[in-house]
Amino acid sequence: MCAKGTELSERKKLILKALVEAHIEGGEPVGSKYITQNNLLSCSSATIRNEMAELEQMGYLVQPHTSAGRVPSEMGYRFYVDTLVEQYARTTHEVGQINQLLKAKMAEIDQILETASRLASSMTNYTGIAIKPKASSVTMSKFELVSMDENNFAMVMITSGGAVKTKKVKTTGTVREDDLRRLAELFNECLCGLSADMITLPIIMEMENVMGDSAFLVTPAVKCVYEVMSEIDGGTMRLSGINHLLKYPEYSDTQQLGQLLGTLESKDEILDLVSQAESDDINVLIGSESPVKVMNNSSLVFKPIKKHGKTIGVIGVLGPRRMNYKQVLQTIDEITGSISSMMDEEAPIKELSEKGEHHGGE
Amino acid sequence: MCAKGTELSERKKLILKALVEAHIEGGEPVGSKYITQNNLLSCSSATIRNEMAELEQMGYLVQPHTSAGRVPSEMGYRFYVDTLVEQYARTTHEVGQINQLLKAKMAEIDQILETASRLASSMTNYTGIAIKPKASSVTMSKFELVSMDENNFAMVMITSGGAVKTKKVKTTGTVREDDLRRLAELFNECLCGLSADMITLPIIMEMENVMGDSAFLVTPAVKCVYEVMSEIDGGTMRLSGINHLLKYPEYSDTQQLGQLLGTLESKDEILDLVSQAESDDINVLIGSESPVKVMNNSSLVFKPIKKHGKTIGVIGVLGPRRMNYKQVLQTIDEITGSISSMMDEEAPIKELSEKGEHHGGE
DNA sequence: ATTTAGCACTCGCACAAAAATAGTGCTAAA
DNA sequence: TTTAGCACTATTTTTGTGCGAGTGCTAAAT
Repeated sequence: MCAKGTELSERKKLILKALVEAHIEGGEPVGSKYITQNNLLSCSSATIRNEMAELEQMGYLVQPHTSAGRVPSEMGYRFYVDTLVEQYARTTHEVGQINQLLKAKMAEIDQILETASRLASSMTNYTGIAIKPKASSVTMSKFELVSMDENNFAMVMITSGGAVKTKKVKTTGTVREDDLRRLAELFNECLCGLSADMITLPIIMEMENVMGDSAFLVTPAVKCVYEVMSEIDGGTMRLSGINHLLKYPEYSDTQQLGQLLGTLESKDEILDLVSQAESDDINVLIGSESPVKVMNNSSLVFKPIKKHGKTIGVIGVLGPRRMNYKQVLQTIDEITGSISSMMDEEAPIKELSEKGEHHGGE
Repeated sequence: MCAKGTELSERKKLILKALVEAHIEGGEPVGSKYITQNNLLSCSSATIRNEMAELEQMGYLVQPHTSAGRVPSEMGYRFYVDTLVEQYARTTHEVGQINQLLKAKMAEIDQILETASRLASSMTNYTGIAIKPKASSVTMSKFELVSMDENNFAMVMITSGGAVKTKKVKTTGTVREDDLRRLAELFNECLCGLSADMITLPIIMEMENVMGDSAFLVTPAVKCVYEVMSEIDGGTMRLSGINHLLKYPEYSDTQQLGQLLGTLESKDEILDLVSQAESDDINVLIGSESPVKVMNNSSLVFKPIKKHGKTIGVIGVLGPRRMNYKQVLQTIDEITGSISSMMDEEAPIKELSEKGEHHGGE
C-alpha cells in the first residue's frame, strides 16, 4: 500500500521493535513510559512520545483511543516481521530435539504431518496446522491385487508420487486368484498414468470385454481407483492445540472464535489460502492480509515441505496477530527443515535392528 | 448414590420433566411461575414452589442462589435421561437422510467415522466425536509384498479384523522380485496370527537365517509390522464442530474451555473412558459421572458401532450438561444404526456401474 | 389435607455516578 | 534536540442504588 520504503530512522526502528515485542509479550497497548523503563533506550518518555506520534502518522502504530498506549498496526507487524525474517538466526540447539521427536514417529506422511503440527503447537504455544495440499493430478504407477477371501480382495495402488494406497473391494461373485492376477495385469496396462478424468467409459468397457467371465470384477475395482484418486486430490487439514488459542484475550469473543473454528474445520478456505500463497519459503499472513475475513486479528505462519522439489505438505501455526514471530518463524523453519532432510535420506531403517539387538542387553 | 427409587409422585415427575426441558431450552434457571404459565400444569405457582422445594431436598434440583429459579442437578438430569431412554420413539423420517449422506461417503472405516461424527455434530448442534477404540490385540492374517522400485517395496497387511494396511519400506540394498516373494511366504508362515509382543527376536533371527543373502530385508519389514500393529492398537479420536460448543454460555469461561479442549485433544482419557463404559448400547455420561474432571459441566452421549458383534468404532456427542437429550439420543441411535446395517450389507457396489452408464446420457 | 393467595425478604444484576489510572500532547526550559 | 512538567482525556475500576425475579412462609380457601 503506502510503502514509503525505509524512511525509518534507526531509532524509530528500535522503538518499533521494542514496542512490538512488548505488545506481543503483554497483549496490552504499550505506552511511552513502559519503553523507557524496561528497554535500554537512552532517552526519556517524552522523546519516545514524539517518535511514536510520528510512527503513528506513518501508519506503523495505532492507538485504540486517546490516552491509551500504542499498538502495532498491521503495517507495523509487517515491518517487524520483514526485518526479522532477514536476520533471524537459527539457534540450533532445539533442532536435535525436533529430530528426535520426529524420528520416533516416522511413518506415513500423514502421521508425520500430524506429529509436526503437534510439535509446532507445543513448541510455540499457538495452534498448529498441518496441511496436505490438493494434488493437482494424481496418476497411478502400479496396481497389485491381493485376495482376502472369497468375496473380498484388496487393491494396492502406488501413485505417481510414490504413495501407497489400499482399498478393500467387495465383489458380487466369487473371486479366483487367477482372475485377480489377470485383472491386475490389465489395470497395470490400461490405467497406469491416467488421471481420474481420463478413465472413460470406453476404457472400462474394453476391460470388461477382456476379462470375459470375470467382467463383474472390473467395475467395483475401477470405482476404487476413482475413490482413491479423488481422496488424494482432496487435501487434508489437521489442527492441534486449539486450546492454546483460548489463552489469548483476543479470542475471548466467543462469537468470533466460534466462527473462526468453524472456518478452520470446513478447511476449504484454508486449503485454498495455503496452496495459493505458496512462496516456497516461509509465509507470514498478518491479519487482513489473509482473504479469509474471519482471521482479521489472527496471523498465520506456514511453510511448505518439499520432497524432490514437490510440495507434499504444509506446516504452520495460527495465533493472534501479536504472535511471537521470532520464535514461530524459527520453529517452523526448523521443523520443516528437519522433515525435509529426513525425507531425503528416508527412513532410518537401521534403528530397529539396533534396537532389537540392544533389547537383549538392556 | 442416594437412589431412593421411584419415590417421585406423578406430578413431581411432570414438574421435573418440564423444568429440565425448559432449562435445556433457555439455559437459565427456571422459576415456578414460568412453569405454570408455559406448561399445562393445572396448579398455581405456589404449589409448584412447594413441589420444587421438595424436589430440591431430594436432590433433583439445585438453586444457584437464593431467589433464583431452580436448575436440574446431575441427579435430576440422570432421572430425566433414564426415563427418556425407555420411551423415546424413533421418528424415522430423518433416517433416510442419514443413509444417503453416509452412503455417499462410504469408504474406509476412518472415513465413515469421520463423516458420522460430522453428521452427528451438524444434526445436534453439539460437538461430534468419532472414536476408533484400541484393538486389544491385533494379528495379521495375510502379507503381500509389492515392489515399487529398486530400493522400495510396499507391504500390504491384512489384519485379523479384515482391515487392510499398507506401509512403504525402504531397503538398504537392491530388492529382487524373487526375494520379495520368498519374504512374503516367510512372513505368512511365521508371523500370521502373532500379536505384536509375540514377535520375538529369535523369530526374527530365524527368518533372517532363512532368507540368507537377503536377510537385510527382514528387519525393516518386521519393523513395519510392528508399527502397523501398534498404530492400529492405538485408537483414534476425531472431533468435529467444536465451534458449536461456543454457542452455549456454559463454555464461556475460556479458562475451563481451554482445559477441556486440551483434554479432548490428548484423547487418551476419552479413549479410556469410552472403552471402559461400553454398555453396548447408548451411554449417557452426565457431568461428574465422567471420571474426567474437566468435563464436570458437560455431558457425553455415545454408542458403539458393532460389526459382527465386534466394536469397530464409537460415535458420540459432547455438549453442555443441559443438552437436548431427547434429540441427541435419537440422532446417535439412528446414525449408529445406519452405519451398522450398512456395514453388514457392505459396500453398495452396483452404484458406479450405474453412474458410469448414466454418465454418457447426461 | 391439600391447594392457593398474598406478602416480606433475599439476592443478583444492570445501570449510573464517582474515583482512580494511565498515557498523551503541548509548552517551555535545558 | 531532548527533557521535564502539566493540563487534558478516555478508560477502567469502584462504589452505590433500585429493580425484578423468585423464593419461603403464613394464612385463608377449598
